[in-house]
Amino acid sequence: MGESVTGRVLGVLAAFSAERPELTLTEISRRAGLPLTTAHRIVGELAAWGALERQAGCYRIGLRLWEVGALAPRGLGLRETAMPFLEDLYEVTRQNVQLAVLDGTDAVYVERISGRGAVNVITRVGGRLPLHATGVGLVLLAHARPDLQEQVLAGPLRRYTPKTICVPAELRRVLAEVRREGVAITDGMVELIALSIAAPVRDARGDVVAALSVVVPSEGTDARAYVPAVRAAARAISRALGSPDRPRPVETVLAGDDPAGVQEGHLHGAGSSGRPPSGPVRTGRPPS
Amino acid sequence: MGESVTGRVLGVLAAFSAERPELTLTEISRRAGLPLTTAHRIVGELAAWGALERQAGCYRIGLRLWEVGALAPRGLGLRETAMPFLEDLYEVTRQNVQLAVLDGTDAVYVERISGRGAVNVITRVGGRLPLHATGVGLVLLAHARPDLQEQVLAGPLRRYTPKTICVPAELRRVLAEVRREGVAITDGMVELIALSIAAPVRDARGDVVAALSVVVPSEGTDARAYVPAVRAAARAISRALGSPDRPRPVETVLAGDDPAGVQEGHLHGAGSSGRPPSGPVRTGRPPS
DNA sequence: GACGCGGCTTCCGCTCAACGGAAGGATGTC
DNA sequence: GACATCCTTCCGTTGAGCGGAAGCCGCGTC
Repeated sequence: MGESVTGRVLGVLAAFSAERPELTLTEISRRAGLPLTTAHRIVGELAAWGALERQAGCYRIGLRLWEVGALAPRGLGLRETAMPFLEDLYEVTRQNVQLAVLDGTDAVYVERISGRGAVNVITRVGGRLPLHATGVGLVLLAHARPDLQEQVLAGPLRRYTPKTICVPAELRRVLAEVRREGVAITDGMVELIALSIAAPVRDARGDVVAALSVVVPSEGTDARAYVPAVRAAARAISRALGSPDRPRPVETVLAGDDPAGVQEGHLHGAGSSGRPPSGPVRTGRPPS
Repeated sequence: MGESVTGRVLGVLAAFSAERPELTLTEISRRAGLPLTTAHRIVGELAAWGALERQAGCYRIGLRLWEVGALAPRGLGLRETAMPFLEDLYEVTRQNVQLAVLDGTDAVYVERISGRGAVNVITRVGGRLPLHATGVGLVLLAHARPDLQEQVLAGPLRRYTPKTICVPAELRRVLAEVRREGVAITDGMVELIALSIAAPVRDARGDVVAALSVVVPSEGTDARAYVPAVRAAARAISRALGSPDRPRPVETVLAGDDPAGVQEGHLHGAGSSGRPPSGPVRTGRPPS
């Protein structure tokens, strides 16, 4: 992928990150692993088009690229529908309200409302955190395809705090509970001070496409008090997405009974393999 | 630009639009003006990387691209800072609250909060409207570089409603007023039912980098009542961006006396300096 | 004020990645 | 079964992209 021009272009874009949103040409060339001249040419074209912008010798992601990104149905599209309900939920709770979707083995935050009063949390719109460590992550994982669940259970489970779930067996138990309860309550798994109440959002086909959560201070909070509001908001968004009122029956339990290829077909097959039957299920960040 | 691979890649991305956020391969190839095979190859690479996603034979903008777009300082970056204040303003007014930045001769909407009660307006996050026709647009234009102002005054001024300002002389007068008052009140210029109150947002250097507006029903509203709140919110955001408390003295009046290169140095001669005389100051949508 | 340095830009001849026509599925429709 | 549409693979040709070299600019140093 580093070979084709397309790959190089994407490499240039990938050189930018939340920590380094502005880069000089030389930095870009280093980060993308491209000869300076090559980077120069590509960056020039990107800037001419508006995908990058230049200010004081530094390049940054351009508005035009942001506009295109805004067309992502799972990004702003979803956000657009969900916003009024998030707004309501925020108003009732006065706490951080978050909306996240699944990508690879991460939860990607699509929206966050946080008033001045709410706990400060590390998440950021456009940011990602692993599934096992967050409320929204657990909800997404609990309703994800079995093979993805297994992959996460097998993979390393990074510890953020003493409370992070890092034991596969425990995680498995919690996921079952989340499925049963229709809500995930997690305490201090990323940051000790924060507690989150999360619920699933379904699309017209009844599939879980996002998760909604409220993050509150863990100190002196009765989490259960938030459950109805979170659930209601999640249901409201689901309805707005065209979800049937009665969510489909408790779905695919963990492990085993995967109706082989129920959707997308080709599951395993990991690393590239030259793109024969299309790509394997994208897992985590692509090679870049 | 249609020649280089980079250009083709961008062409593929540009094929997507708010009206057509999902496209088949063939549609992409047609819209981008590429042979099917070429489109196939490029789209394949983009999808493998996550810039596009495939669902049921259709391609859509992928989450990964959305993530990268989220790094645009003028997009989500700005939004992130402004959000709490927009929130406040929304709470006080219960009306549409919008934040827009300048791009070419358009205002690009970076954020919009609209509760269920507010007037329905055509704007959309990530969408654009010409400067002369909107409240935020007038604010942005009033504080824009003189050459851009001239360009807009010279260019065709599209009429949306009978109230849209389409006469250069009148526009010039209004701009002066906006500069003087520090706020723009526009009634029914895009849609007859809506009235907007807009104010400028400044960055650390005191430059106007965005505009904030509240859109209310024109029927039975006293616009002036909203002015203080809008102004206060705009000032608050400016302050959060590091703007000096006392905004710089009334700036560059229209026309003429452009202190050639007062900031940035290279005003004319557009982009860098390489890329020969390049295009003149990017105007509206780039060639694509 | 000459020198060195780091970052940026231009030039240009070589080469291999990209191109795209053709042909072959897969699916759906009448 | 014939037709239409859309997608995918193959492969020989060629010019777009490559990247080393060299020059430019602004800056800090001696």
